[in-house]
Amino acid sequence: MKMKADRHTVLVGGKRLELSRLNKVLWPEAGLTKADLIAYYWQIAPRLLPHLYKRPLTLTRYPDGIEEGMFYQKDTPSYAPDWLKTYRVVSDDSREIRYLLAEDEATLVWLANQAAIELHPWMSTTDHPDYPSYAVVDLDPATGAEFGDVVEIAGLVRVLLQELGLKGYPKLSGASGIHIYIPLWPRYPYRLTSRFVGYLGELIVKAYPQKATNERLVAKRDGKVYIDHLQNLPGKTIVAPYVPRPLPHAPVSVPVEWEELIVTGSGRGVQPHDFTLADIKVILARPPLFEQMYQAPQSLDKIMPLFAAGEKEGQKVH
DNA sequence: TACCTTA
DNA sequence: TAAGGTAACCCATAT
DNA sequence: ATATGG
Ligand SMILES: [Mn+2]
Ligand SMILES: [Mn+2]
Repeated sequence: MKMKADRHTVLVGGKRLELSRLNKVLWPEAGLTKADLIAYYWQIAPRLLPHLYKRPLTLTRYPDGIEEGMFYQKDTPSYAPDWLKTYRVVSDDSREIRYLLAEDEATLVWLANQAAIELHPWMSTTDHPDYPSYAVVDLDPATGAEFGDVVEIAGLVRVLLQELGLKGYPKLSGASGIHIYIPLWPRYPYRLTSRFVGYLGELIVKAYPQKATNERLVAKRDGKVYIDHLQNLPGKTIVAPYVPRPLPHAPVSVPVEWEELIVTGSGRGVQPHDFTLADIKVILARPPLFEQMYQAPQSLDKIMPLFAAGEKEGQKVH
């Protein structure tokens, strides 16, 4: 049976958008369609946009749903509407990429119609492209590790940060791990923020080698939680908060309170897939936990000597 | 998803 | 006309 | 040098 006029024209923020194949199923197991994705992005816009402002994007697109082929996209295609904001980067080999900037509802809706399920913003803004405005502690459970282990390691990260006079903001990755954002003044280059997180990782592995690991070789991670500091290097990105994942039940990466994660006594802490695309109302009803981040950038100046030994300008002298 | 290239 | 291809990175680290 | 992982 063929669905009739599976398309609609909508007006978003003064822009006319042609939406296509609205009934196409993107998450077969959950029965969620492109219409659902568009509705989600439209509604979540006020929560999401602050985290995308001035941040060039990498997209992951799934035009035939999460069980079919995907592709990454950085360069804005020529067929994109001319009102889209872009940021031009010319690499050494003079290749040019026009990165997309998503700074309004209309752009989000257009992206969703393109079946761009995931948005991965830079950790730096176009104001200071080489200086990230946050570092991320990316906690990835290896096979055999449980989410409780991830939470345990996250708790150690929290205490360690407190020890260093810093504050971190946790979110569910939406897959199986946790991302802890550490807002910074945009004055430390990527190399250094990566080194900083690597230092945190070393301390935690030293303190808890049973469950934390730095091993780059998957085989040596066994049932442990991998502290992936390399995720902070230039060109790497992490899925933005409030972005859905291309996994069976459309779980969403959602900021959480430390107290929701680390539950004392008999209660059950928040679980990795507690929020899905279908839970848009629940997600919107939660406080915007990450928004204060940008009002509270932090300094690494005092603790830099602990991990930046011989860093300086970064290059080898000879 | 949309476009381009090739048969 | 239709089928097939393309749409991104790359480097820190280990061996 | 080459492989690996994310
Ligand atoms: Mn991760
Ligand atoms: Mn990772």
